[in-house]
Amino acid sequence: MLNNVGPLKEETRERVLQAAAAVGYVPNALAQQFARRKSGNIGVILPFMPKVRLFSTYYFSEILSGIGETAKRCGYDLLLIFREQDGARDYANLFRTQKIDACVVLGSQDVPEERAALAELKAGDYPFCLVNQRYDEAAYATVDADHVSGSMEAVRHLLEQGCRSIAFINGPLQYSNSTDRLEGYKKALGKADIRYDQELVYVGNYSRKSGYELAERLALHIKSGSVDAIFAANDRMAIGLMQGLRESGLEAGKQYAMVGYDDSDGSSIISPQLTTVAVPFYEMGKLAAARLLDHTHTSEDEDTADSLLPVQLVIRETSIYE
Amino acid sequence: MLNNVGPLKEETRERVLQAAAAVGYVPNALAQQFARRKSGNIGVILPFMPKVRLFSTYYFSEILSGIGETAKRCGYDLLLIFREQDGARDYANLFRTQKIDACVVLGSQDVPEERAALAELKAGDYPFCLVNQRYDEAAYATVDADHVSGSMEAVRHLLEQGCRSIAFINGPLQYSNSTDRLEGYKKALGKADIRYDQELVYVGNYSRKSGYELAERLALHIKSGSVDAIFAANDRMAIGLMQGLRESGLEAGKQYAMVGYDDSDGSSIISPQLTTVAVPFYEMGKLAAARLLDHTHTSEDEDTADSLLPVQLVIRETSIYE
DNA sequence: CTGAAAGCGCTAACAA
DNA sequence: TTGTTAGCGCTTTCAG
Repeated sequence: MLNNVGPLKEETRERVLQAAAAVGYVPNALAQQFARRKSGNIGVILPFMPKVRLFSTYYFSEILSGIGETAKRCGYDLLLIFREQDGARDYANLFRTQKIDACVVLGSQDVPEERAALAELKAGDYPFCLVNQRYDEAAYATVDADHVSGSMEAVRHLLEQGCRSIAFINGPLQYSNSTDRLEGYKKALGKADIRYDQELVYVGNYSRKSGYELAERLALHIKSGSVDAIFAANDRMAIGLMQGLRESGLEAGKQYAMVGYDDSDGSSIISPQLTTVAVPFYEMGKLAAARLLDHTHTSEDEDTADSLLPVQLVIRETSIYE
Repeated sequence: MLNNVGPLKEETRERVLQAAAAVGYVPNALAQQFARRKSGNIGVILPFMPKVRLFSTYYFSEILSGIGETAKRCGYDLLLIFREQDGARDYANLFRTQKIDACVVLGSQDVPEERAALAELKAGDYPFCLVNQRYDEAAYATVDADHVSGSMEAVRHLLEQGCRSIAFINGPLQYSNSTDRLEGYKKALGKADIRYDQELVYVGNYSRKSGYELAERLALHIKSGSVDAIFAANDRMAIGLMQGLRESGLEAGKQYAMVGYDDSDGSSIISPQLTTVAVPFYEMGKLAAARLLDHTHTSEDEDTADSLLPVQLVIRETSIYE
């Protein structure tokens, strides 16, 4: 009755509204949700982050804010779901219990349990959207950034600086993120007619420490001339690596060139400032939520399509030889 | 019935449970919440953060994770409330509509509207807990860190390095955080029989930019010898300031000493590495939620008491003269 | 100790 | 168009 169902006399409506205000009436959200069979919540599934944070907190808070913005706009609340370590990924149950009406999954990985959990969501026809992870065969709604192009740009830039032996520090391959970057790396090399050399590819875990630990090996290669530039799959690894390399007397922008990825806060804090690839995390969060909640202009076929947002190379100091 | 109310035969219980599993029954959370008149949600009120983020995202994600941990332990879900800019701070309504059972307020400020909103919560006897902000007269449940001691330590350390004219870059005074730091600054000075000089106190807004913008003025003072050290109320301002000072040819650890606050990621990324004060954000989040949810060992008088967690000075390079 | 039944406060379908 | 009423799926109370 207090909802505007069906047109009713202006006067009546107003009187009711006034009366309600006078008595201090507020609708009970619990009862509403129950009667409507809708929680009004959009769930955000967060990856388990132990001491070593998989995602820079920059990434995390930007995406969350983006989701928050659309959620608010659409009258939804945001329910945070912290995934546990051992990872009982029973996403579907969140829907069965009606805790959430839709959800966006952050930091999902390409591992069997995750595939199963997502397939179950799909099978149950529960609305969900992935951010920053794609599964090639499966057509899930996804919002991602164009990391293939981003990596190509990064490597092309390095090539333009005259670098010829570009090492690539990637993250774990269960993230499509990582495979995308590898693809971009290869493509850029191919275009420049440079042979892809597996020996030049290293893999860390996106943490600063993992970058740091690679320094010793890389230092040798740089000094021997077998590496003249490094492309790191994220800023944290790039920064750790630069720190380690410095301990060997090697400076980015001098003995080697470096490009990172993410354009996180750290990249402009350090010196020399890190050349990196900016990713529109906030926009990605906004878009992911909109795909779920914004039923105003959802052409059906858009539902399972990828949204690939553009990234941008930000040239600073580490990739420019003095 | 499916809840374990009253002892019942083991056998019966088991049979029921099995039957339930067989049919694939899952309790409807909405109905439960409605019947119990409890949403099972703990709200987290987040400050509005425009482009210039008031809180380092480090702060943000740490506290949130802490809250998440206890929430999960106590079987609660976490509902995120993004405060709007103009700030309709109708916290009490979240309780009236039953969206949340309790809430923790982050980044609350000492301004009239906020005081009113909190007073209303208190009046309605709704359980809430502040993090990182105290109101002197009002006895609200609060979890904070001991910033008075932290600042004293920081300044004392600077004094021990032989510094005598210590500038202080503070944040806005509507945060008890800021006034605490000022108090610590003054106290440390007093103990060393150094006169408190208002001229040495600057105020930024906790952003890197605001630190950077202070550089020009500080550079003059450092060069003239009227300032030999700087204590900044957070790392971001310290880092911005160091960047600005560098442009004037001034290096921390050489021409001046610098101490920051927070021990954020940035502090160990930059070089020279920043001496700073570590704050247990994660623990604070955990504790705040526990105060609200953990009714196992809540002595009544504890409900409105402050919890002041210890902080720790982390000495790195910027405060040590070479 | 177990089973039946009365709500919880709203929405939605339906009758007037 | 408006008012009425039957649920929504659980909890809880109260007889049995």
